[in-house]
Amino acid sequence: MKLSKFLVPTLKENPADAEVISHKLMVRAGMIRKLTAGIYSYLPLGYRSLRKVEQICREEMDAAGAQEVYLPVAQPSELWKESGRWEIYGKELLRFKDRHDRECCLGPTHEEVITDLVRREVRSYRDLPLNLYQIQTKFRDEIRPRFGLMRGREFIMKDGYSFDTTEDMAEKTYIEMRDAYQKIFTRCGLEFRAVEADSGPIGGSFSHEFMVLAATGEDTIVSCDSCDYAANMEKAEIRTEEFSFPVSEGSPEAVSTPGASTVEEVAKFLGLKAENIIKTLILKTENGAIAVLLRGDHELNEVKVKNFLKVSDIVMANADTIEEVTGGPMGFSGPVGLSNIPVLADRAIFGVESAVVGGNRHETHLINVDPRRHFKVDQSGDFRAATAGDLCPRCSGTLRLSRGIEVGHIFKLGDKYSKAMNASFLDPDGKEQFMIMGCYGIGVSRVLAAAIEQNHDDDGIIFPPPIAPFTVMITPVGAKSETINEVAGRIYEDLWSSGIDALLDDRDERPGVKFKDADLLGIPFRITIGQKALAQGNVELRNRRTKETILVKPEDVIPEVRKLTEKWAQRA
RNA sequence: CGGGGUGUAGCGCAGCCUGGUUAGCGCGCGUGCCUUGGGAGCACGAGGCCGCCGGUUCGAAUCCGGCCACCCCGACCA
Repeated sequence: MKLSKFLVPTLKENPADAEVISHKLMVRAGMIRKLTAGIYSYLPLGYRSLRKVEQICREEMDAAGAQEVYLPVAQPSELWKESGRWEIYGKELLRFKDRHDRECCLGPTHEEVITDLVRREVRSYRDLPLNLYQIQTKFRDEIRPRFGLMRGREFIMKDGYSFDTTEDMAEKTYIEMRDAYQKIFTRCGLEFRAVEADSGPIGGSFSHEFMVLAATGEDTIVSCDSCDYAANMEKAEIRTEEFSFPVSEGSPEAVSTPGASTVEEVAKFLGLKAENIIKTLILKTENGAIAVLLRGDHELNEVKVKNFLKVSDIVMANADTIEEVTGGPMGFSGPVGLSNIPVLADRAIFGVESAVVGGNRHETHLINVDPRRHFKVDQSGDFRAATAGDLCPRCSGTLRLSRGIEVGHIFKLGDKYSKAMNASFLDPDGKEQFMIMGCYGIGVSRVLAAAIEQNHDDDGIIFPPPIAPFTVMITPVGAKSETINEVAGRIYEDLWSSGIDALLDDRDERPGVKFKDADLLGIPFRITIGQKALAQGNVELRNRRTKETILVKPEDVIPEVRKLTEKWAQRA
């Protein structure tokens, strides 16, 4: 490809509406342009890169035994009503009516369509297992799209769905997909972690998120500093230490705490730390109110409570409910004497010696409370959000928090959709069974953004070679020289004929302009052809990442580029 | 959906408060000269429904009202 004929509108200045680096650089490098909020056009350069990511997904999915399909974007409401998601999905599902007034939607994901397809075509265990995937535009009407391609409303996704005959087989498929994902993201040159994610009532480690490590990530990852345990915030377990301290002699004593109801206020008023307080949260579930006790400096992890109680809804109780169950006003709830609702305790509260708790009376707290003696706990467990420094659930290490961008998510669905939509088969005994499903997503366009987020410097993008729009940039400088242009043209032809994609900067520009653009575009290797080196019969080969330049003979360019690519693959 | 902000040339912005001649700057773009190893220089030039609609006024980019779009914070959403 020759740059003079290629639509690559680079910009010197950052676009005013971009906040994160990947968004700024993709716009500046002429890869994407915004059409409207959260919706982007891919220009030739951006699309080339995107297609490389797609191709890596394809190759690894195919290698893992999946088959590519292409499913409709416009979908009838009937299917969504069948699965129950027409009501549940909310405004993110873009709905519209066709000319016959039939309700439709744009597919934000394709469980319904694929399940419908498979239930029609597959009747026997002989046709299973089946693993189908597609690479396609998805539409989710995000309330607040942001960060360019990172959270768009329209985005490209690789989504796959597997159908197995048994739980064991489905588990095997899940592991194969997890391995395929490891290969995909490794090939894309990403630094990532597969983290355990909450899998709801199904239980077990049957959901993993693939997170690209980046400070600008929207998600928090919890990981161990000494073993390979990693989980997202919702899922992250905490090992509780054993507490032992002498049983106190004293008994609870009421103190007046005027105007102090939050943990910070109470701590300040009494001259204590937040961790000396046990806070009592009154929550409402579909099965009634409960109390959850947490150490003052800890935060509730709703998902843990939901899973523990096997409920689907949890909200903070309002003042009326609190008054009803505790007899006291909001802000002063405590566990002492609380008897008409279940009391859950996060295990960490048993490490609070001589605790402060709410008094269930206006502006009153109790001090000198021993959590082992002075109130009744129905069940204890892990109900709080992990914090940096907590103990790893798997080893003796400690947990740390970091930021990540979710680029992939795999999930064992079980029979949720096959049951709702009656996707069944006959087993060898002629008995009807529901298929066991799994789903596997990769945000293809987000991978591109995440890769740039992770690979850039002050001058621009530094593409990992496998997803770079081109592998080599050829930059002739000194346009008046016929020899230079001739050598450049020959290297260009040679590279293409040996299967290396090269972009030739044949524009009539000054060297500075060419170098700046080359750095901005982030093509991994640049061959500079100029007077000085050429006089010795050499061209320069520069590594965008290391900025190292070596002199090579024009005929050695191909092996040298291969060597550099090789070297890159080994360190990745 | 609530709060805040912005909308002026392809991009980035000034002008608006305090209404008034031909609406300006940088980058980019076109032509010519010159220059050619890190976004050169000079000269000439093209390019604007000042977001849209309405109002006030002799006169509106500027003041007032409504609408739209975009951005940020939050809530929402899984």
